[in-house]
Amino acid sequence: MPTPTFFNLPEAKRDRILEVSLEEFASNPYDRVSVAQIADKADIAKGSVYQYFEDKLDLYRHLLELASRAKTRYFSEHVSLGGEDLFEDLETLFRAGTAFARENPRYHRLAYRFMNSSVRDQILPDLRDMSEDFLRGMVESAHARRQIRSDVSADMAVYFVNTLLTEFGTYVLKHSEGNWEELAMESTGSIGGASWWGEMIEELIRMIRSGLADGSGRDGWEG
Amino acid sequence: MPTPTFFNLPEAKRDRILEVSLEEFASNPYDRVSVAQIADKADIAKGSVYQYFEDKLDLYRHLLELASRAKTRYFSEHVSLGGEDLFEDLETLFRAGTAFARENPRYHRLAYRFMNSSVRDQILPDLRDMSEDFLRGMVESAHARRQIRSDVSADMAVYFVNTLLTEFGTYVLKHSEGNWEELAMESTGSIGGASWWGEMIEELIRMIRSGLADGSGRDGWEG
DNA sequence: CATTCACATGACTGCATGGTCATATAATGA
DNA sequence: TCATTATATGACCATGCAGTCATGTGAATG
Repeated sequence: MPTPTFFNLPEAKRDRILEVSLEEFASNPYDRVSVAQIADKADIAKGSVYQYFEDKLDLYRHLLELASRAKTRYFSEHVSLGGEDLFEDLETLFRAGTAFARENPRYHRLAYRFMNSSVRDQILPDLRDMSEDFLRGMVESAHARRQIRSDVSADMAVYFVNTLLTEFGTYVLKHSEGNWEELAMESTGSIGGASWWGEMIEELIRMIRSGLADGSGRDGWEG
Repeated sequence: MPTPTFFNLPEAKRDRILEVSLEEFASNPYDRVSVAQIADKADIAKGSVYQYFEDKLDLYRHLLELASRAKTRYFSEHVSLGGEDLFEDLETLFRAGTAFARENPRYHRLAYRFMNSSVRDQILPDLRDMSEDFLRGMVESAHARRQIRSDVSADMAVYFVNTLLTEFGTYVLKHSEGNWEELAMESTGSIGGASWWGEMIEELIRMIRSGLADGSGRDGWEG
């Protein structure tokens, strides 16, 4: 946790430090991020960083905390799951996740890097993946509702959805090199409406739906 | 490239050095691997490493080269694609890829780490993904043969398959913690026969098939 | 034996890093 | 005005790193 001193800072300065740090940790692996460089770019002395945070890891953790909070907030504001149709809910999640990644590319890259970071287990000692647990719940209850084909185990179904979901935000980011920032601004409002990646999500969901749906029922296609 | 001196070494010593290096680079991100530590574990002087390799990157590159060669060899020996049925060919690729990862877990982890490594572009300046290009070819020709649904773009279809393929080897590795080595030995022979992950591949292929197949034809289910 | 060549070695250099701390500066309040 | 408290600072430290090199060793060659 940051020190009280950090929170006493004038907002502008605090934001500057966070901005610079975020940019740095989002663009480089943990080991390649230098505290000295952050201090430099934020126009403060290196010693000051240690007046605000216990150490480098503490700063990193705080950024992750902010990212997590932002995403939670975003989802709680934009997402409400029906809980009846798995594929509808998945689509909602995909759209929200992708929109968040587009509107907060640095947060997204930060979190993405974290997943394979060298300090992952120092920060998240229990290495369970929360989003995976969540998806598992959805999939299993859908399985009980016979919305999922029975010739596929829950494990594989979860792997299937989770993998596609996790990588998709990054895929979108990679395929819109450079012009994130402006595009991010332009696409706010309706989530994943008419943008080019909105169409991609539709296609992806189509594939997931046919791939996962119970073939015996009428669930293979759009209702 | 390693120096001539390295190739003049007694085989045992050479192998020891490679083994230790491989273990190190497969288990840690590039920046966390220490040449001093490698030398230590391999029972040679640090200076010697630099008599065998130009620098740390050179050693790393050589390991990747060996991994690539091993995988190429493995595929050329175990894989022959019909080129007629996309899904059959995909299943063959999945099985071979997974089997390779199981029999050469360190090579697999090395390659996996490399994909997001901080020195990726120093080693592979053109950042094209060869396996993705290959898949793209398969998918596009299958598209031409109408084996793939027309309401999904080639890009998304490739993303769909490539993502699931790329992550699967790692998924299998993660879910067999600890006892790789013995299991690897036990499962050689027929590729992905009766092992627990053979079943998983079947399920995965089932999902991919239904997800990707052209719904208008008779291609949605096993032939 | 003497010379030459291939290889082995670890002390050493230079550098960057994370982190500390004595000191300086500014703000607060009596 | 003076004393106290909060904050800012950069020189400094210990550590670890990649990479170098003068010296040593030992085998082969004449």
